[in-house]
Amino acid sequence: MARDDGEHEGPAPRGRPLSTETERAILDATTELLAERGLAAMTIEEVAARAHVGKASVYRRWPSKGTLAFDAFVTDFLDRQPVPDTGDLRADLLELLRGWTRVVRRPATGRTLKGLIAEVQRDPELAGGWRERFIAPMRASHMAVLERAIARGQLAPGANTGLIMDLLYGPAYHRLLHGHLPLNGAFVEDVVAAVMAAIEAGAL
Amino acid sequence: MARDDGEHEGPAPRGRPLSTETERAILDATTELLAERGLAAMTIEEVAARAHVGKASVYRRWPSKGTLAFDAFVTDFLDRQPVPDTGDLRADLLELLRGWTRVVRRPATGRTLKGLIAEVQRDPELAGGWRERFIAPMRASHMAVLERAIARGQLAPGANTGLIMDLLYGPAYHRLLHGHLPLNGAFVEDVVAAVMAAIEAGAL
Amino acid sequence: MARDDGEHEGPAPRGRPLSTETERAILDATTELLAERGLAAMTIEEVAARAHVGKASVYRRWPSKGTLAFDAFVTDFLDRQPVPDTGDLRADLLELLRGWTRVVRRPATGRTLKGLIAEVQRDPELAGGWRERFIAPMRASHMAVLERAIARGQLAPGANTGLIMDLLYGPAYHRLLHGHLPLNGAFVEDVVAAVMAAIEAGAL
Amino acid sequence: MARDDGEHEGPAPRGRPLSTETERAILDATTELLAERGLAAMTIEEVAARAHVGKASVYRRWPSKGTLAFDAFVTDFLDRQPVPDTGDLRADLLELLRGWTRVVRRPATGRTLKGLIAEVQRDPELAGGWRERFIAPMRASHMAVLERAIARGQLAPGANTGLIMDLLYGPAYHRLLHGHLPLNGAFVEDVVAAVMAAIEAGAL
DNA sequence: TCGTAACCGAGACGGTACGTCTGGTCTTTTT
DNA sequence: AAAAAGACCAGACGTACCGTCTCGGTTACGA
Repeated sequence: MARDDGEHEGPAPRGRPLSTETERAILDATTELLAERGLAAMTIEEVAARAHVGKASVYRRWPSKGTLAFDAFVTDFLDRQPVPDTGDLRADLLELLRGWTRVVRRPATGRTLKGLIAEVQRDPELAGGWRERFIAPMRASHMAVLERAIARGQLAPGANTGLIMDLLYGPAYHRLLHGHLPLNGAFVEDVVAAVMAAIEAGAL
Repeated sequence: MARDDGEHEGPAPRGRPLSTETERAILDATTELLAERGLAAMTIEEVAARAHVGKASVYRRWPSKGTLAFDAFVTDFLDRQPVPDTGDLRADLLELLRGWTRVVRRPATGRTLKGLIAEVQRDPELAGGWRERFIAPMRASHMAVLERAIARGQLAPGANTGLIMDLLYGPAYHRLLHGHLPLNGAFVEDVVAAVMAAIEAGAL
Repeated sequence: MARDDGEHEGPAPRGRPLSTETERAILDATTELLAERGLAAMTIEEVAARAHVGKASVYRRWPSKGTLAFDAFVTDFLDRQPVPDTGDLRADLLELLRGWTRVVRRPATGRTLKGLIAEVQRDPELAGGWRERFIAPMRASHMAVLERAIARGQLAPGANTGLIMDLLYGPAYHRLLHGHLPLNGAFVEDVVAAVMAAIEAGAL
Repeated sequence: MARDDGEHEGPAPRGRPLSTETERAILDATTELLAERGLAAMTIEEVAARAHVGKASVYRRWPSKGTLAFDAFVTDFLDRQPVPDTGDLRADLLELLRGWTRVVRRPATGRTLKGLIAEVQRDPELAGGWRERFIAPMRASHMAVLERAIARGQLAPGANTGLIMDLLYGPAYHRLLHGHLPLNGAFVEDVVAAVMAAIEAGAL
């Protein structure tokens, strides 16, 4: 989202390189503040002060509050997502959605995820990175699950995989953002049951 | 979100009453600015200037940008939602979701809805009003559709109606907010087909 | 300063007459607030609230904070000024200046007088009334003292009476406003001694 | 009034130092607006806009409108005051008072001086600075004149110098603030004549 | 080994919008 | 028609952050 991490050389990196210590301090301060107050109430001034760092050192690395919060949040979040491969589609889907709700039910994590989704709506610059570095990896990981199911013959080769994933995660994000109903175990099981029923009926 | 509109008298309304003209001017200016720039880029100063109104007259009625935008948006949006009663559940669900996507695909409306959902995540004060005055009326209207289906025998009396609605609208909000896939007619038909399949399989 | 108090009829007093009770309540509240916080920190809103009176009832009578404070202050102040007639110029001048300093040393009075002088500098509308209803009566009363001295032969008929009064009161207001030196009894005696010396030397 | 200008080092000036250009721009804009509208009608917003400067840059240096106006006014005003040394007390006093009236009769200067005196009455914070940085330097300069007169034997060593200065300037400020009589050449000569008469009679 | 480019923390810069306050006026109902 | 109450428009207040720039100083390359 922030740096390009181009791996093919570059022309020649003159001058003092960016300090990894400074970067760590900024990300740690961001994580703390995200947990303490949430993204909306966090300011870059406060991040810099907390990290004992100049504001310019933050802006040198991240162009906006959203990209910074994104970097502080996303690796950790993605690492916590399960990558199930039980040999059974229903079990895999259950594990996927259970893993997601487990992580998201932690107050700081759920709040930050909601805050980031909010920020993405407000900042078009952020939206591209969000799709590429959050939505896309999530979906890629999910697609692998579905492709294994196709390979096993549990899912038709022409199945509408995009929609299956939206039927699985859409209701979950819906409840996360609007809070009208709980994100509990029963919810997970019912969603998976419905999706599996639709798949088995050939509707997906 | 702002006023309680209690209709049983009150003790005696002393002093000059709030002017409905002023209120209209503020809401109209808000609607215009919401369409022109979106919620995030709209400022209360600009609303007041556009409405030829003092800032205090805005703050007297609405405590925050979110509540103001909410009031300017929500009545109109809810009025545009279909209230289908075709006698057939599948047809009703199709009309519900088609009506929603039709309204939400209008750029100004979609943008404002996304902005409001974002704002709700940032302002806990707003969240209660949002659930009560937006989410709840929407769901009540949807529930009526499902209850008619139960009365007709097209849906089991113990059906998980909350989940049915989340399976219908969850994927739609998901695509609206993340933009990873389109909100077109095929999407609507496929979602309804999947939900109907799950219902008919007894999974909901 | 505020009302014209025209004593020759007026055209015909239609409608409800201004309530003297209301006027008293406003003036009393003004006097209190003047003593509590000073003129600068007093607001018309606060006066109206304290007097249990609408703001319009204040503005109906007085066009500005200055005129209101003036009316609350000036009668009382002028009433407290001595009108000496001892038969001796020196003794009369001593009593004049002593009377003035005695009143002005009371903290609330001194503060209000300073505040009114300040207000007069800021509000040109007030300046005329100030000269006519405060400065002029004061000077008229002083002139009577000097004229009696002329009649007695203690002062030359062509004496520069305006300057004599400025030499008497100028230093006093100077110390009141700038606070660089005290307004005590020695000051009064020394000023009068100097002025009398100048008079006796024929310089005034 | 604003900065302490301590000249002995300080511990180490971290961060970007205050820009003298910005300070000049603010003071110049203040001087202009003081002349155009007077202190009471001047706003800090307008000063900032006129100086092409953020409001924070004004507030960083001066806590109030009064201190800002003071700094913009006082150096210039003091520089315009005469420092007479003719060898004759009467001539020195004449030059002092003539210089003061000459400067104060310029409309912008007189209005600003009146406005500042008014402001000093309204803002106790300002009063200390006013005495230290305006009243005290003026009086110090005047005292030098009187001390030279003492050294020359034109004034008794125990003369009440404070009172002499109040007799000279008190009437002048009195007429400036109340406008009841003019500040012309005759006034200056008459005041000096009276003060000299009192001195020569041994009354001061 | 030295020059220099880019970094560092600190904090001022020009801006914008905030939410509050007061001024003076206007609009209610009540007396 | 004047009363009390309080909303009206207007706009300055002082604060908080924004994202950029400047300061004195440091670090690590490459000439």
